[in-house]
Amino acid sequence: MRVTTETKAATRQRILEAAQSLFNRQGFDAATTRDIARAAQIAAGTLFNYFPTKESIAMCLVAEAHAQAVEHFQAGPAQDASEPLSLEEELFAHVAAGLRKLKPYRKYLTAVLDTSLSPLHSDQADGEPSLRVAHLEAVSQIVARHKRDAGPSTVALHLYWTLYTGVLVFWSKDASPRQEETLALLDQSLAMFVGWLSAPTNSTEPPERRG
Amino acid sequence: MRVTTETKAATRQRILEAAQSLFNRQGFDAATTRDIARAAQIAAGTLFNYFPTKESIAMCLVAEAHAQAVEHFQAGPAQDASEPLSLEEELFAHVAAGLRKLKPYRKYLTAVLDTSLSPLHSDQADGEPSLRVAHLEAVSQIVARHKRDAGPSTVALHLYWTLYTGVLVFWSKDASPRQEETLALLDQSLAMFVGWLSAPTNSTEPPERRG
DNA sequence: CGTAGAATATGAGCGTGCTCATTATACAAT
DNA sequence: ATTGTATAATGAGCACGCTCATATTCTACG
Repeated sequence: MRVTTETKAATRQRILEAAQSLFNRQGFDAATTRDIARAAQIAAGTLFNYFPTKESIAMCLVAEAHAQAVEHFQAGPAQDASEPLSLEEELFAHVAAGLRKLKPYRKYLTAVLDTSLSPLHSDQADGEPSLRVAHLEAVSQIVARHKRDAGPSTVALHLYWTLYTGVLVFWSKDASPRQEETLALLDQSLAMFVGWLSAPTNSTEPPERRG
Repeated sequence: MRVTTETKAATRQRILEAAQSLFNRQGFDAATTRDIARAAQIAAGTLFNYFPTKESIAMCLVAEAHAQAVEHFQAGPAQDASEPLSLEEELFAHVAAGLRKLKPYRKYLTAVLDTSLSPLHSDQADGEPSLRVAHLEAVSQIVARHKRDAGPSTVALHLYWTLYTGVLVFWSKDASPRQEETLALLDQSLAMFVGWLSAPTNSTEPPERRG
């Protein structure tokens, strides 16, 4: 049964590549599932044996790129550099690294943002951990390292995610030459978040329930 | 030609009422445009002579409710009360009033949030001003009254809108008894926003370009 | 080999939001 | 009344994402 398994993986990869190419060329909506199936050399229905929805294909592409970004970032600099970065600087570096990796998907990111990245979309139990969970975990670690306490509270993470998706939405339509307006917005968003975090009551989740 | 004009207005109203009823009973997705047309006693295609898309029907319902909220709020108290409210308190009162008016639409608000309320969706030139523009205008006035300067900057309004839609998304799924968790989140969001606004550089838009 | 059984591929078909050529209606001019 | 014209209503039909009964292929065992 090894042959078929390898075949399945190859087919899955062909679907992802076909989808990426078509999404980039014509956008998410204009690229039909029949188009993608034809480009991947499978029947229209077969596509849904590999992905439950059209949107899940895009989500998979984005999640893969994001996983790469996290990997690169954690192995990258700023870990024990000569002059340590501030919390705000480190968060900025983290998000900016993610944006660089997501750049090929920028144009059709909104298709995924609208639903899968919503803070209330259940993080599907199957498959790899969701992009949101992975991203928030990385942020939690960064904050905890700077605040020397338990991680940020649930509401803090919710506010962070709201601001982050706001940046992504803006980025997906940013027409400035090198998306510098997005970086400016990110700067302001993080300043807002870190400033609020430093307020006396909101810094961290209590390690254990009081009482 | 008066008769037909009145008929058209009546038909439009029947569509809105039918849609509201069906959206509430079965949700936005489950209520088909054919259902709505049948309930409004028109043919399936006729519905699209009155509204360009299914979503625009929901948007219209929400915008109407919001307009009522603004009207009630501006005629309400807190204008020149004995003890003046702080900026944060006034913004809280404004948003809370909006939530009260939007309560009947809470369950299917996400259908509208996903697209029409996005900060990058072009505010359609035809018809009434968009919900977003109307809301941000009210916020601008409140901020300007407190800051004694020009209104908040573009990026400030963008950040506000991001936080506001974050609250709406949370609210649409809030299962706590009286949606008190939403109010808590709103409280934190506004604290964050007002705190950032008070930072030296971000307070207001410069009245004129420097130089 | 042959064949049973599991895994996978297939494409006709469903219901959807939406379009558009056609039909029906309302009103003005004669 | 009759005709002409603008306007609105109609529903068959389109393309879409997605489903599912059927067909096909692969593997294991006698």
